[in-house]
Amino acid sequence: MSLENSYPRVTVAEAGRHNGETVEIAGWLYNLRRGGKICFPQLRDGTGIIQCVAVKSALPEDLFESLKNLTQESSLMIRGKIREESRAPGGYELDVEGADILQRVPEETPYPITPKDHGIDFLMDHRHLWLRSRRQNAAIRVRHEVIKGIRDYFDSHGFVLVDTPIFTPAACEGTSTLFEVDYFEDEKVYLTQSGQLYNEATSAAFGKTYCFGPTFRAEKSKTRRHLTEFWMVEPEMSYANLEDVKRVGEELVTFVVGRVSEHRREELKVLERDVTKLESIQAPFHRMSYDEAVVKLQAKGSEIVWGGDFGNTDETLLTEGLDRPVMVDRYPTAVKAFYFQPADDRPEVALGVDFIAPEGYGEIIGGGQRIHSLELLKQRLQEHNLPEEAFNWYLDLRRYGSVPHAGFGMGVERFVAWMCGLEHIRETIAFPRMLYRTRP
RNA sequence: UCCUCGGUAGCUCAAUGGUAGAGCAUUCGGCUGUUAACCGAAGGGUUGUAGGUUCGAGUCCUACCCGAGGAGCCA
Repeated sequence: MSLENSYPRVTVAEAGRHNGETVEIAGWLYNLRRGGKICFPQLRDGTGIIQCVAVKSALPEDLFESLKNLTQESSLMIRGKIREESRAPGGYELDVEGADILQRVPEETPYPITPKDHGIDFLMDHRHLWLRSRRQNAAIRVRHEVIKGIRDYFDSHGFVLVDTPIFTPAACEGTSTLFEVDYFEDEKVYLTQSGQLYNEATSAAFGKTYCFGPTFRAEKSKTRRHLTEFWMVEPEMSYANLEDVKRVGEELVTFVVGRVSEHRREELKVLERDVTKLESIQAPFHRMSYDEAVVKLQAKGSEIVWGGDFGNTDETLLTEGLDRPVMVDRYPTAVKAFYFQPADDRPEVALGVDFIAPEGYGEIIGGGQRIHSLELLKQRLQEHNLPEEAFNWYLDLRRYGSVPHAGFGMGVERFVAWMCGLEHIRETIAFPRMLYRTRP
């Protein structure tokens, strides 16, 4: 069957701009309501859904019958005139003049996802088809906008994209959460859990860099905020300190939120996201030290003591009643990774910062200033029982023109979940990988 | 890994220890403006698996499998 004909092909999203014109729309049958002599096929093409009208008296007998007997998600191209119509969902309707049915879904094997309710297990098993539904489509489009916004921000602020390896020979921060890859002959290799250490090398080569790719954590986490495989953007800046991280992180977040609320209004509407919640995310974000956070949490009844890390409930308590993220800085050195620069006046706290999103979405950014002293870094490696030999290249960065430098990581899926107001981050990626789910 | 909850028709769910049911989906019939269309009819079941208690188990007990929510850990 030829896909070429004399009708101009338009998408559903463009249909409103072709009011009164005869066009062709190619898509899949979303739903069908029928009467004896009239039927309403709703066509989905990935950009939207448009209702079509087929009237028996105006069409060849076989065409009307084949349209009337269409099954859900059958693929077809429909030709006809676009007309403004208040009764139609979407405001426009297409009067059918002709159609080519490419594949009719057989009734023996009907499309499994009906317009009625389904459970999450069933939907996740059919993720490859679930992506066709309106809400999933909207969430993935928001993800696209978030990624584009992130890249546009860094590209226009002097950062160079330098991607870091997925196969890495050593842990970045610890050894307990790594996936081992049994392939390379000479040494054990793991899937990356951060591009951090390599970013420190590339930022000394290019000034300011970022990497953007998948990361892997072999944690037995089973919550709505965790994926085994997730995407992270990690910028790194030479001649920069903790304050630069806070400033750039704040700019990045407000820029991307602005992009999403400006360009993805339709998708946010489908997701029933309260857009005013996004519009109130403006600089300056709230700022507090770890010390202050602990006092605040204790006042709210948390059992946290100075020196411990925050749990999920602590993070939610910290942003309770806030309309924008809170930046918590200067964590105890002991709970942070070995490479964090200690504060000059208080070596027991590290120059790190976490951005905690409101509405219970938790930590979306974590980062800080890195150690630039060769001696101190060597000492830290010893304290953490890390083999100096393996980090020799990393130590070189402190031997050859060492400067204060800083950076952070931002998790894409948590950010998207926050933008979309989703309960679970599994809907922010096309094919989520989780503890008990690796298919499809 | 631990705690809690769940698994019955293709899907979503009912069913005092006593004859396994409804809605949707599918098929057939009706309807020229439907909005998760509606009306009428039909087909559709090894109640997650294996044991046990009982005259009798979807229901009670034990083990296992699968999933969901949470904890810890993290982005």
